[in-house]
Amino acid sequence: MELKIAFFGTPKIAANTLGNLINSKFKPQLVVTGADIQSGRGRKLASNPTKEVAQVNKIKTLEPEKLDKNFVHQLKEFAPDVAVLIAYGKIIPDEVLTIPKFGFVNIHPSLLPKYRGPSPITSAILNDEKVTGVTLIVLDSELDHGPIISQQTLSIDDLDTHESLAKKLADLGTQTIIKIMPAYLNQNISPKPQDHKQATYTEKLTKNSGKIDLKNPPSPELLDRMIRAYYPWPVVWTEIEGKRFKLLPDAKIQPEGKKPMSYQEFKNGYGKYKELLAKIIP
RNA sequence: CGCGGGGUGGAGCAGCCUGGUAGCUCGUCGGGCUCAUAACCCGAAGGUCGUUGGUUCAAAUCCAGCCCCCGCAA
Repeated sequence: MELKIAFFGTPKIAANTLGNLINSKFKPQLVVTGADIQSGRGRKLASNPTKEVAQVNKIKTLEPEKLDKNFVHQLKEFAPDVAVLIAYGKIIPDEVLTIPKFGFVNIHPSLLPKYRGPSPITSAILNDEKVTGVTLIVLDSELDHGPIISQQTLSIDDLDTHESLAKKLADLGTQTIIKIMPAYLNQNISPKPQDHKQATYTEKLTKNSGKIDLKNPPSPELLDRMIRAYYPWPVVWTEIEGKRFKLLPDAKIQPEGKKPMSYQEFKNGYGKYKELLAKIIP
């Protein structure tokens, strides 16, 4: 009997995972993802990354705005054995959680119970962690709270950005899930409850998370971590005379309306800002 | 019809408003200084000013169209 898998995810990191799953023996037959959004310059309608991967591979997609009765009905009709969820973006109500026979398996990019919540990767880099990892849990009704199926560690490189680390963790997460799934489905693994006393929580990032006050700049060490942790979003930025300047990894700076350039190139052309930015760019 | 910035020697910029000799910082090449150098000094090469048309005695500069790059917002 074929295993029926539903995949829940939306952004690029989820799309990568979906792509990897498709190439494994755990190819989902149903993808649940966020709706299309108007995006980009000129308001073009773009489908989200996960949806694109699903469509290319001719997998049925659902894009519910709310996980309401109607969605419950649709999911019950599909009758998944198990659901895999990564960065879906919506809270899954209990009514939905109980539909798959083996529940929702969630890939969380931290060593739970540390760094629960929406920004685990960013927080790990900011806190100068040397090691992080992925944790597979079975979703329960509390945030990142369910019992642990499997956990794998990964060391953080001095040059890792959120982008690069997320990619590594996503790959590791997918490998782990592919490896562990058979044992999990055979109930050879009994998920272990987290040590909730050790739990830490991360905040949702906003655009202002990466804003820097030039009068009171962070130390060079912290700045470096911020630049890596907040890349590619919301990035570290500051404002001078109403114009934004982004600080990017690899010693790059991007004035508003311009392409990223090296610090040296910036100094060559933007001499008048050199003084102001002297504290944050070498 | 979402808002906005930009395209000037190889790189990053100024010049445009108020048309009239192509500027700055860096790089490149040659020479010098030096034990030596990414430092310093002297010199040189390199640009149909995104593109098409218009206005003008004269357009990087003013006007119109087109192409390309980017920021915000979502």
